[in-house]
Amino acid sequence: MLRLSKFTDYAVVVLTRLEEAEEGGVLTAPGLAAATGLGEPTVSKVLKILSHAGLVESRRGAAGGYRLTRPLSQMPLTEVIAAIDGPIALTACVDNSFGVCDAEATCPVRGRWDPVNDAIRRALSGISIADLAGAPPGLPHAAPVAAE
Amino acid sequence: MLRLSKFTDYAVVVLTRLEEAEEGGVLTAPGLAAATGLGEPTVSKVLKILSHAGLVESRRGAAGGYRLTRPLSQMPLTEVIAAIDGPIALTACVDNSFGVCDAEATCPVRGRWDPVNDAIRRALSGISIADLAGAPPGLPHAAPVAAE
DNA sequence: TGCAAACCGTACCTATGCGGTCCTGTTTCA
DNA sequence: TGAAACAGGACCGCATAGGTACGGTTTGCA
Repeated sequence: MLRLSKFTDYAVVVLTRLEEAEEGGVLTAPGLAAATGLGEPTVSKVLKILSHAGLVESRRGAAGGYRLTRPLSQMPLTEVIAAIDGPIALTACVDNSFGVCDAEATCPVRGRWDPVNDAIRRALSGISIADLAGAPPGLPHAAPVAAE
Repeated sequence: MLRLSKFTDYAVVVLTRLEEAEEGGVLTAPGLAAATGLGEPTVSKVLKILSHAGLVESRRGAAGGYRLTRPLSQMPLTEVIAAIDGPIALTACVDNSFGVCDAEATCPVRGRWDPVNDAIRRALSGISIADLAGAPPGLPHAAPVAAE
């Protein structure tokens, strides 16, 4: 079905919330869980991944929390997907894998998915989280990608 | 990881084989299995799906088999993906689904994945199976992935 | 007319991986 | 010193993909 994981969706939700409350302060994982309606452990897990990827900054301690490192408009969707779901590739055959495919010898499409993956990456590279989060209240950016 | 099912990969392999042997004749599922190195039941399953989707024609009986309905150059990848994996959509939230998301009320990205899906569809719409199958017979695509 | 080959449809089983939770540290502030 | 929050694992259950098997129907050929 060509789906990506729910966590990617969660990440977008969480990141959006983080930007909304970006007043120089931080938001806690429990706070974000309450705000988004997601489970606390789940939100925490997402934030950890995003923190590793450098998309959010964490601050430990009693007054700790999370903060965006970049505005969402400068955060490409590909980075979030790569952080959560791993490298963007449609098939396992793509990344240099040998021996995993039993039809290796006779398979006529080995490595042929590359242009497809490239096309996908190009299509996604132009989309930022801000495009997904929609306009900050007041800013209507009418159909940025819908055109064409 | 944004992957699509193995069956889509198999479908491309099988379709490619079908075009190679397209001499007005048909290829049987067992024959295709032997030619591709895949399991007979698996190949059979793929062919059934492709048959339902109208990508291949089946002929029953002793001299039966499968045949392409269109040259691969006129067979967009999106049709194969749609046939095997279902409609191209990254998340369940996209198609008008209500009640499936527990964070529905507070989720700020509901329906926002649409531009992403559109971008993916556009990126894939220009690719045909022939583009994946690559060279017409005679062109040795020796170890296309061996590099790296 | 009977047999064999091949497609058709469905149901079933197994394994992988996602989604979700929990627990034990470590850090920081009041 | 205690409480709050992040860090980083391990762990478990469930859904779904991937693969298999079986009974039935169609068709060509001896």
